[in-house]
Amino acid sequence: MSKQSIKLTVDAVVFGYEEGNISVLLIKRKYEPFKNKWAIPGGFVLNDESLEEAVERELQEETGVKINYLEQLYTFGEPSRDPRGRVVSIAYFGLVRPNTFKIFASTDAAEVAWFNINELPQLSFDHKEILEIAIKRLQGKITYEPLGFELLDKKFPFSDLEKLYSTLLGRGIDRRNFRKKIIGLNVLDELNEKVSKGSGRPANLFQFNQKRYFQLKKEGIIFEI
Amino acid sequence: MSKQSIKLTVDAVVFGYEEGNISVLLIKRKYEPFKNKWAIPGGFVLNDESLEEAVERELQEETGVKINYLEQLYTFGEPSRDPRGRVVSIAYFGLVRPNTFKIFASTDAAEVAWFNINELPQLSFDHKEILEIAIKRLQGKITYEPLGFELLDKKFPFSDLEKLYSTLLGRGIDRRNFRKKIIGLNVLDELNEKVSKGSGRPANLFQFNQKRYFQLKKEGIIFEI
DNA sequence: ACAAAAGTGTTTGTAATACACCCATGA
DNA sequence: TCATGGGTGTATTACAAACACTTTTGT
Repeated sequence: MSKQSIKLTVDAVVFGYEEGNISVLLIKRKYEPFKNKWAIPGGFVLNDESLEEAVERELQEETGVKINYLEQLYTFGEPSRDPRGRVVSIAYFGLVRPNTFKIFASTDAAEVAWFNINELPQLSFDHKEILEIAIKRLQGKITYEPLGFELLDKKFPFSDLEKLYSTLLGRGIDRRNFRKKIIGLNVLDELNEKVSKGSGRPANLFQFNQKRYFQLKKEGIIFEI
Repeated sequence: MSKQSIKLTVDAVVFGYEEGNISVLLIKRKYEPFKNKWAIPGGFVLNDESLEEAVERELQEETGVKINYLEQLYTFGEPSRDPRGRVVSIAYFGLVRPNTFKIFASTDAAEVAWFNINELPQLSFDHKEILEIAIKRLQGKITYEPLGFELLDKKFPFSDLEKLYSTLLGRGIDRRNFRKKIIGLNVLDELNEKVSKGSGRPANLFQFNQKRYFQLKKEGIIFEI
């Protein structure tokens, strides 16, 4: 039996949401293979760090992003997925508020950018497949968990949440029913602040009630929109 | 930067169901570490095989089981999870009909056995945690997919399905409502055969309509019992 | 005839859906 | 005053839940 020589990487599909757009964080690779092609950020796991630590480190190094929600997505291990040899990659799935920090490219990345998930460039390795699975997971999650906390600003008008959902689901939703349901979940605290978006009636601001929010998540609420 | 030296294994949590009991396939380890302790079957991934091939090979080698349903569960990568050094394990989740083959121990396994999931022995490594996650997944899956096909005989009386669900969910279910719902899904074909279990009225046999079954799974039906 | 499991409908409550107008502000 | 987005209630429908007796067989 030949000695095992498999390399391990982690990759992170990071979604952000801003003004009606869902975007994904990608880097342009500085080195071969796939030099100057876009890819999901990630890299080799060090011997003494956990997988999560590896993802967070790579993200920070390559893009400047500090993630606040991270979960494991899937492990990709087809022998031919990397031209350098056998590389198994554990893919993660993350959510961030893009406007809370500046992205910058460094180490292995020549460039970093947010891409709208409907306007993706060609991707390296099997990253297209990874991204597709991540998008499905995102859409799946949002139908049985009240996501949003991780993607929206601390305080937000209700219409932001509404837009987030209808963007994510790719279809219109009934505003009245949606509001009824969310309010009924008791996860939002209504604030006594208003914000105006140029024209139209100013909107009341809301924020997530964290205690209730994480409790609901733990209970694994089912939540049909 | 030191060279990466991480080993990769796969582990398989295999569930079987027979006569009102859900059991898990375990092996007794023949070698150190954890010699003579029970563990989830699994082993090192070879350089040129896919992860799924590795799982199926290890299962076959160690236990004689040929699996007919397999999905990836989670990847465990804590640096300290294996005393031999850094070992990352990709855990799989499988379902079989225990009575369709004979289990036998070989290669790394000194013994193989089915354990009722309520009477588990002490386990090696972090296998207890892996098993707990697998059990949760099994319970989760059954509430949104019509599982059963993978665990029951080809032809079965309706009460078998009923018992499977109530065992898996750990609570009684309303027979009438359950039957209504399942029949309404149209996944079962009723046969013109009866089977008698010693005493009581003989039961009609059913079988899964595979086309409809896999179609429903793909649609990701939600299915509250 | 009785024990044991199979088979079968109806009612009630609850949650999802469909649907349209008024309100508050800035230009 | 008009354009723009914010905010709200009711009626209908569909599905989940609760509930108990009859049927068919073996002993």
